[in-house]
Amino acid sequence: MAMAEVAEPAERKPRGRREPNEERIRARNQRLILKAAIEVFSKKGFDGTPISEIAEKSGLPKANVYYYFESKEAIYRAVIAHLIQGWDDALTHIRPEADPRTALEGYVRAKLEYTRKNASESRLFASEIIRGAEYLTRADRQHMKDVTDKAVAIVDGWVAAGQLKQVNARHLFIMLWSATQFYGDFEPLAADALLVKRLTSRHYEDAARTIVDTVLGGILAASA
Amino acid sequence: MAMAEVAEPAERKPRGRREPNEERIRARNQRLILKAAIEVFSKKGFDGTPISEIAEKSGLPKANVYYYFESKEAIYRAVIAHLIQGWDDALTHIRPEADPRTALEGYVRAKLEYTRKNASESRLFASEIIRGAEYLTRADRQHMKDVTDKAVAIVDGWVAAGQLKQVNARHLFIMLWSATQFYGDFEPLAADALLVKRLTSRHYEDAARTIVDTVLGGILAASA
DNA sequence: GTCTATAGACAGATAGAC
DNA sequence: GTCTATCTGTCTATAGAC
Repeated sequence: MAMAEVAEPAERKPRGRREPNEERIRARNQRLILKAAIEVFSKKGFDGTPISEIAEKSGLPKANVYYYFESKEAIYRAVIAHLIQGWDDALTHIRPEADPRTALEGYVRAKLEYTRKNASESRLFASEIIRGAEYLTRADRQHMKDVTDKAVAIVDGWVAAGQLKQVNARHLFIMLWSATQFYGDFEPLAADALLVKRLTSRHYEDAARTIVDTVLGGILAASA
Repeated sequence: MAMAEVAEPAERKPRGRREPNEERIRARNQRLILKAAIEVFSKKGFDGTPISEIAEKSGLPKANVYYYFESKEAIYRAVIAHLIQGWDDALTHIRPEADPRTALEGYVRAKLEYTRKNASESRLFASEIIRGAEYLTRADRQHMKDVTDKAVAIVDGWVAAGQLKQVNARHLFIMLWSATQFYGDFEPLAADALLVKRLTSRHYEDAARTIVDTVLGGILAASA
C-alpha cells in the first residue's frame, strides 16, 4: 500500500533489473525519511511540517527527499499506511477461547506498551484523527472497522455465555482505547495529574492496574 | 490573562477615555477573530494555520487582525487562555458531601456535554497537548493541577469512608477524562466503531451509561 | 544516486492612505 | 478603525551539474 505512493526514479536502466545495491540504498533512505517524518509530523501536523526539517532529521539533503517521494503528501500517506498496521496487534489478545480477564488485561497492557514505545507514531495518528482523518483511506478505515467488529463479537459472546455482565462492547472498546492512548498522546497532562515531570514504567504499571481493576470489576460476572 | 496578549492600537486619544463605541467595536471584532481562530487552529494546528484564513472566516481583512492582535502567537495564546476556563466546570460536580455515584455520573455527563457542544475548542486543546503543550503557561498548568488535586482529595475521602473500593484516584480521573474526551476529539473513529456516519445525542447517552455503569460497577463499595 | 541553486507561490507582518 | 499595497522571509518543488 505504501509503495504506491513512492516516487519512481526518473532514470532507470531499461528492462534490466536494478542492482541489489541500488535497492538497499533506496530501502535505507526511505526508512530514514519515514522515521524522521513521523517525528516532525507528530509535532507540527501536516501543514506545519517543512520538508526541509524532515530532510535535516534524516540526514539527507532536501532534494533527495523528493527523489524518493514525489510530494509531501506522499510521505504523509506512507507514514499513515505504515502505522495502521500497528493497529491490530494489541487486539490479537482478544480470542474467543480465552478467559475474559486474561484477554482484556493482555489487551490493555499491550496497548499501553505500544503507546509508550511508539509515542510519536501514536501522536501522529491521534493528530490525523483530530484533524478529521482526511488522509485515512477508505480501505484503512474499513480495516480498522473489521478488526473492531471481530473483537466486539467476541465480547458479545462472553456476555451471552454469562462470563461478563451486560455491556455495550463497542463503547467498552472505546473506553479501553482512549484510556490507554491517553498516557502516550497526552503525556504532559498525565504527568501533571500524577504530580511528576515525566512518566516512567511504574506509572504505566499503575495505569494498567487501575484500568483493568476498574473496568473488569465493573463487568466481570460475579461467578467468574 | 487574555488581555495581556492583545495589541494596543498604536494611535489613541492621549489621556482621554476611549469612546464606549470604540470599546464595543474592539470587543466585537476580537470575539469574531477568536471564534474564527478556534475553528482554523483546531483543524490545521498552529503552524499550519494561515492568518489570512482566520481573517476570511471572521469577515475582516488580514491587516485588521493585526490591528487587534500583535501576532499569530498572541491569538493562539488568547484562545488557549480562554478555553482553560472551561476546564473546571464539569469538575464542580465532584463535591465531598455528594453521593459518589451521583457526583461521578454528573461529572461524566457534564464532560460529554461540553465536548459535544464545544468540539472545535476541545480538539484545539487536545492538539495543543499532543504537540507538547508548549503554549500552555505555567499558570494554566498549575491551575489545572490544583483543580485535579481537589477532586482527587474528595475521591480519596470517599475511599477512606468506605464508600468506594480502593482505587487510584489520579488514574481514575485520567480514565474518565480520556473516555469522555474521545467522543468529541476522535469523532471519526468513534463513529466508525459505532457503525454510524455521525454521532448523535443517542450515542452520547449510550457512552455516558457505559462509562458510568462500568466504572462505578468497578469501584462502588458493595454496601453503597 | 547526490546535491546546489533557484523558480514560483504564499506566509507573517507593516506602512501609510483613507 | 479600515484596508490596499508591499516588504521580507520561507515554503514546495524542480532543473541540472556532478
